[in-house]
Amino acid sequence: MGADPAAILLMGPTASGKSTLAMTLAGRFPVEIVSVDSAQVYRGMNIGTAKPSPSERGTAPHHLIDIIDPTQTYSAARFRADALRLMSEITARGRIPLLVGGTMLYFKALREGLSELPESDAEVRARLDAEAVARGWPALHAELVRVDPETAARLKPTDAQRIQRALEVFRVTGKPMSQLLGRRKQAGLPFRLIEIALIPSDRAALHRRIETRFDAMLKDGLVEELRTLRKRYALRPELPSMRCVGYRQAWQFLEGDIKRDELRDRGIFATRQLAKRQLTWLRATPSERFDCLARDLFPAGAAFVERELAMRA
RNA sequence: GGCCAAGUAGCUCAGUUGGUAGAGCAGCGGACUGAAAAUCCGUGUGUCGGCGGUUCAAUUCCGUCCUUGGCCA
Repeated sequence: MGADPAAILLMGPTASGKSTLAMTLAGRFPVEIVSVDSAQVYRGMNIGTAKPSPSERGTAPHHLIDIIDPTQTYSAARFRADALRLMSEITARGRIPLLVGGTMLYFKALREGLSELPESDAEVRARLDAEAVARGWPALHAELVRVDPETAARLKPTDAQRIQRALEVFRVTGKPMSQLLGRRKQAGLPFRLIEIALIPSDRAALHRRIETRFDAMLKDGLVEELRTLRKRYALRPELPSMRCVGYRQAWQFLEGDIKRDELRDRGIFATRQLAKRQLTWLRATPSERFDCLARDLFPAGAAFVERELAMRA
């Protein structure tokens, strides 16, 4: 044992103080940071995704930030491949990978791997979208019942996104997704993972931080940033990048669908809901798996984490 | 000071021809395999402004007080 190099996973909901804690760790250990964030991958989306500042990026190298245009799409599978490659590169440099973020599906994909499913197919999805407009998603769910009853049984007829994915998998491979899901690639990670979870127990305090932070984003020019992005890229509201918290609401504001105060309210609501979903992921994880679980918001949580890590170093 | 309108869930409001009430949003809980900051599911007891009165029964009718808007002084 102990042959595998260490890698630190730092996960927590939005606005829980992950980045600040990461900086503290960067001051104590020779780390390079790998962002585990499905929104920070987009170039030009800086304010609303709370990307690390230039000075933070100067403290330690950061990876998987600004890697695609907002017109492009990323995925859990690409993240896993990118992260594994970076982790081995960082280790080869004699440093420790510190994976920081709030995209829990990415953490899961990294830890557990993904089944051998086909990647997304834009044409198939476009066709399914057109069919959904014509017939409605319940009709497509009914179709799924015929080709893949097992998957259909666990999906609600209203869950458009997953119905589309299941039908996409079937049309691309000719096989039901439920059959392919069994075949999971179990390539054990060649790393000794040290997992840190920030699970703030004071929800009201988290909400206050979210509110303060969203106001700061508006003040810093979130709307103006989106306006600029819309000039530079051919953006549409259905793009994953434009569904990100803050940008979706800013889009509605620029379209004149909502007023400024509604933008503020809805942005804060969406951020809280995001935090809640992230916490649901973390709570569903057996707490034994965490090497360190901090229930206080930074900086109290940070001191705790530091003590725990020092004991393991 | 007078007149009018409104006071119902955290917010915006609906409703009860008198039998103690329900939507949207928020909040809360959950699910999650190539879009995941996505997508979806579940969850609504609140002195129906206060106090009196009429009534078998009042959030609903009557009186009065309070609060908030508007108009007139």
